[in-house]
Amino acid sequence: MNKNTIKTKRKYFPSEIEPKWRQIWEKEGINKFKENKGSKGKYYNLVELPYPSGDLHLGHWFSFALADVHARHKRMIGYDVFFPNGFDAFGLPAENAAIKRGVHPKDWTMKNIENMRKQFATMGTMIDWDYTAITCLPDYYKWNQWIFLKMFEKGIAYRGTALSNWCETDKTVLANEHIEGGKCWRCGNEVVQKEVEQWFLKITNYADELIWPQDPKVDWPKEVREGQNNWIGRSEGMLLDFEIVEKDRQDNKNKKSIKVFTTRPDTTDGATFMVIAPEHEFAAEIDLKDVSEYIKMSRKKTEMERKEDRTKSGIFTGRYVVNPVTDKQIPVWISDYVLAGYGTGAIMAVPFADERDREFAEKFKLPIIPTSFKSKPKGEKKVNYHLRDWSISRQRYWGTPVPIIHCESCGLVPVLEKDLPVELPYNVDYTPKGKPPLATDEQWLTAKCPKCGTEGAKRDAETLDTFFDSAWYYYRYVSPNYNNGPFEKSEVSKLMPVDVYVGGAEHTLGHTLYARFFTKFFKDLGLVGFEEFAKKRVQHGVILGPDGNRMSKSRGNVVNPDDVVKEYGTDTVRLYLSFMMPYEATAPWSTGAISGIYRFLKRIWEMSQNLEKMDLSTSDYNMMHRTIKKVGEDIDSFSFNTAVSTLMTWLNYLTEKGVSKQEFEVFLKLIAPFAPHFAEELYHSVVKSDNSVHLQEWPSYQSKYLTQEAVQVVVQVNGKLRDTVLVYSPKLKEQKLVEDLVKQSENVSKYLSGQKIRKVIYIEGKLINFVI
RNA sequence: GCGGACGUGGUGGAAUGGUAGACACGCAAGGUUUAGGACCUUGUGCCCGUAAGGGUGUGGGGGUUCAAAUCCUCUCGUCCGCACCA
Repeated sequence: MNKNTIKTKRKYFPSEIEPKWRQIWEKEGINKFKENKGSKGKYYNLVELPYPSGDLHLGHWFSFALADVHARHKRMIGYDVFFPNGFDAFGLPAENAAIKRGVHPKDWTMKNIENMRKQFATMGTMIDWDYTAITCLPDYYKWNQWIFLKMFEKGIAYRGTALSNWCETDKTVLANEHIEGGKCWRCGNEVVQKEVEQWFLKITNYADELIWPQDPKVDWPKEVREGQNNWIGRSEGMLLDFEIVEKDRQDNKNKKSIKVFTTRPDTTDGATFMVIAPEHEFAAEIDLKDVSEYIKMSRKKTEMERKEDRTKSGIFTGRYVVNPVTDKQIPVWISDYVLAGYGTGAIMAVPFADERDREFAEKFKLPIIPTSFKSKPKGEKKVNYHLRDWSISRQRYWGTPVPIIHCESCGLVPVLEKDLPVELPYNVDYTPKGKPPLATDEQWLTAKCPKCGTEGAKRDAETLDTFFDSAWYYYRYVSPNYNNGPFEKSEVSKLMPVDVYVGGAEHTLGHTLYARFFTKFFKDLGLVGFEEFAKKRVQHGVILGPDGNRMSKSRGNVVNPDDVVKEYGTDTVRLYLSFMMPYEATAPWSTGAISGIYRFLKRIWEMSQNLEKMDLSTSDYNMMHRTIKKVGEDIDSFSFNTAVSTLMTWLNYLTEKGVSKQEFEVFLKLIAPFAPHFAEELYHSVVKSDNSVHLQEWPSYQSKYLTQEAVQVVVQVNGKLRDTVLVYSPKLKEQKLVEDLVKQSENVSKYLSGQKIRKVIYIEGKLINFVI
């Protein structure tokens, strides 16, 4: 080869080929989902829908680009891959941006969606955007309201109260993360714990159904199943009555008792005192200054602070109850380590058997007496759950309006189905005003009662938790324009359940549990015919900033994928994300190793211009077929990093021995899911095909090429490696032959000479171990 | 506190009972006039040795096994979630 030919060679410039191919794919519609293309049926490839924060970040790339690798491989092996995407477009950030910058939440959100759609294009995925859902549009949230009303009708959605973080100034409930040092993040005033009336979903009705069986029919990670089961926290026990000893014993008519829930009724004889939560109704009856001060103090602590506080605090109420087993009077204490929201908010303390009770008894010098573990108190059997009903009320603007009208004479009246959606008004003052933003719009707020026709009834001014929106969006994807229900049943029965659901581990206890709950509710309505919405769940890790911390604007450690793409191209970034770490891992981003991937692509590019005419040897075929098998299996199991390293190993082999067109074509097909533009470009120039590489069949491997002619057998003496001996495969079946063969090795014989061999362990084709 | 996960070279990681460190980054030495992010060769856990080779080694202790990064047990450490962030 002379210098002239070198000069005419084309070099690899991602920026020249990537936009070109995306345009061609778009024009030819190769990523449009149409049924009955493949021979293996449908494959619903789902990724958690993104929040439109404004920019795609590396986390989105990690989710979507790698799920796309998986999807593309599925398509090549013959599935009709359904890969939609949408936006989880309601939520607080839009409202914050609006307050801070004076942009309307809707405008802010829709602009972000537009921008992110453009950024998504540069990722080179096969997402078909004809199937989508944007949760803040009336077309979508109409069905939120419809589902809510079905739940209301069935008693699943109800008004209740729960202890919540409450800001008295803004008249709003706050998330734990919106409390900074006990103060409201917006107004800076003190946050208190308060019983707040709000909408709930009775997810506890489904608690037993949501518990994962030992051996589930679907493939969800064990940590998710265990995590959810622990979260549901079913425990069987008893409700026991402890009679209150009245100060004035004459008043026996109104004898009252305090109920406790216990999982260990057999230890009741060891209960030497009772502890109730500061919010317990009995605590309010105590007219002691110290007690009311203690209650006031604990109202300032969040639930988390209470759980974390290791130095137990508490105060004696001055009152007693009767232990139903021993008949003895035991004192009643108040302490905030007892939570009002769990059980009955009161516990019988058995310091002999329970560590927390013991700490408390020791601190306050309360008696500790042994329990016989044989008590059989009278009481009602009761199953208690750690899982609480799901609070879905938000005193916010940017969400789905609750489709309920409060009528003075009829109470809570559902909006008629024909009047849905209850549209979110555009011009509303959403700055904090001490009432829900929607309540400031008198005209919107006032409505006619659908039941009695009274004018002047009020609409519910709260909006739904955005987790409500995201609990069922993947149903909407299958028929996004359907007008007669949340989704078209026939389409759902064709495409659901989801085949793989890719997302983050942070959704273990929230979103994925809610989605399962909705599916079970839909099943009860007769809308779907399956128990679980996703056959498989894959949870990926987090890419941290280069400094090892979570990426955040305030830390200034955000890596913008657009910049990396500009520098190296989409294909390099996709391959690097595949290669840098296992999909489940959490690790910092580092730019160092990315050049290795870029070099890898350049070497393949160079190789495409040096294809040789050659016959392939058996070991060439071994290498090729083993690579086909391993890469396919690894992509299927989301082990992208080892799939890429397998390709690198084959490339190293081919570089050394020279590459044929046949091998190279296979190589391109194997790398196509990772580097779609790159593979397409070379496929067209080398194979001279007009068809897309992405619509080609994935190469199949032949098992005859997976076994080699000769195998390295590891020889150990007493478990220590002494040599490896090459043995021809036909001989491997005969242990005696292998034994004799390896004994000839000098390295082995020097350890065996003069020794008595007590035992020989032979693992066919792998290892032989002499025990002496 | 409760629940879950994890701990392997200078770095990311591979190996799920059978050759620890694949693959890659980095580093070192050598080669090569080397502009489209250069490339090629060799080496690279640690210790002894010119080498052959030997010893040692997967947070730490103990155990099971012919054989342990992998299984069991104790211990130390790190990370994540805990209900209104999405």
